[in-house]
Amino acid sequence: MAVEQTTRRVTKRRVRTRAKLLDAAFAVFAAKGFGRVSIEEVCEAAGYSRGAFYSNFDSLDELFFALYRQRADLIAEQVAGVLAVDGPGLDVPAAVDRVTEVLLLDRDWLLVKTDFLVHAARAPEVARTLLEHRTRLRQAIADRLSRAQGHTRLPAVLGSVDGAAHAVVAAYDGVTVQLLLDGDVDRARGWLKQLLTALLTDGSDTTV
Amino acid sequence: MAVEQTTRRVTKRRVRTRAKLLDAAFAVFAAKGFGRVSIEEVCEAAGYSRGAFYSNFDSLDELFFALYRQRADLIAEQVAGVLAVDGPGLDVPAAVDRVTEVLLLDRDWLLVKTDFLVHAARAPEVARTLLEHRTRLRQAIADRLSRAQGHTRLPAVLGSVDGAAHAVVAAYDGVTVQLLLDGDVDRARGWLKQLLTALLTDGSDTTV
DNA sequence: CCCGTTCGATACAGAAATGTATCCGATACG
DNA sequence: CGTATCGGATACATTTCTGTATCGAACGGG
Repeated sequence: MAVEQTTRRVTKRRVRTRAKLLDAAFAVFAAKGFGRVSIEEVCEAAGYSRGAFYSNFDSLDELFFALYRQRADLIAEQVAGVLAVDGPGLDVPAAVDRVTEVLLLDRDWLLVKTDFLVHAARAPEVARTLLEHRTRLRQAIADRLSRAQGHTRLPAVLGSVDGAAHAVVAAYDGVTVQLLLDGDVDRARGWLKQLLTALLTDGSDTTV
Repeated sequence: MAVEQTTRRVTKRRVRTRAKLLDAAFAVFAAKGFGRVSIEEVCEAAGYSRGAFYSNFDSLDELFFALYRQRADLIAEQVAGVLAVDGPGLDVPAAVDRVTEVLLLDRDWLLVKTDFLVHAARAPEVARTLLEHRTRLRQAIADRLSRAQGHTRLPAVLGSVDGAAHAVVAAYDGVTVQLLLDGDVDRARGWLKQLLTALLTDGSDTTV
């Protein structure tokens, strides 16, 4: 962390600049990619000097990490919220629709998220954090699916409910890749729905 | 291209250094990530000076592109070969096993490939090339699947054979992400097999 | 074996990015 | 409202990277 100290008078101004730096970083990272962005560029986009940056962060890596946490937590909340709307019974197609909407909302986020993935893939420490995030996401999905057992039968091939949750995440990641390349959000949503439906139903109770 | 000229006497030495530069680049990119590698580093790893580099490439981007083409073509050939071994009938689980083996062979390649993906995602020109590659891959899979029709029934949810091919690629990409994070190749293979089986069979003719 | 061509090494100049040290205006608190 | 602390700007030193120009050695055709 920047400026280690036991007690610190944190000003309103400080949190504001920090937030602005994070926002600017998101935009710049999305546009050029983490690997091609300099500290200077982020500061310029945010309207601050490099002094402000070094006062808030120790390195671009640290900022990137903070940025990821912020946004990922946001998405996670949204997903949890969307999955919680209906009762104990689960209408699979409907839930799939809503989740798909949230997950494939913003291409810029997917770009930054993927940048972070390749970054984490080479930094075990960072990878652990990201894996935990994914585990939490899978948990939420698994919980939802298990509450729906009895209403909708899952295909046996996937094994447990947990296997199904894994499959959902994999489908999401897979569709993300295609979306990153062709930029067609609507098509990506359609495919993701199709995939999830194929994975989460045993073919007898499907309406597509 | 470096050194534009109509006719050019290409020396053995030249192709050798070019190849060595590409190999070194692969290793360095895999280790540190495209965004964090300098021309100097590649040259050092290859045992050449920067003079050699500029004589063969105009930029790191160009080298990266060449590197990707080289390796991607290699993998594509391997996949095609593996899919061609058996006759017109297709034993889905067996084919899935063999393809899985080839696709998830080398984590380093997945790292570089993903780097290339994020690079392409921001360069439409490059993205087009990558999309063509993927289309060819899907074609190969779709061909194979359609030849197997009648032996193995595909789930209706995926729509056409082409839909199924899309699903296969998505599953591959999805599992890749998880593998990049946890580094467990064997587990990734297992999951990919499971996923592909779930996607490519309608649940009645499965043995898992 | 010889000579023109090509290849890659070396040296250099310029640009870009980083990190630090210092200073002044802003801010919170009594 | 005064004052001690905080936050960010500015200036600077340093490193790192890039690109080019030049030169000697390796190569291959004749």
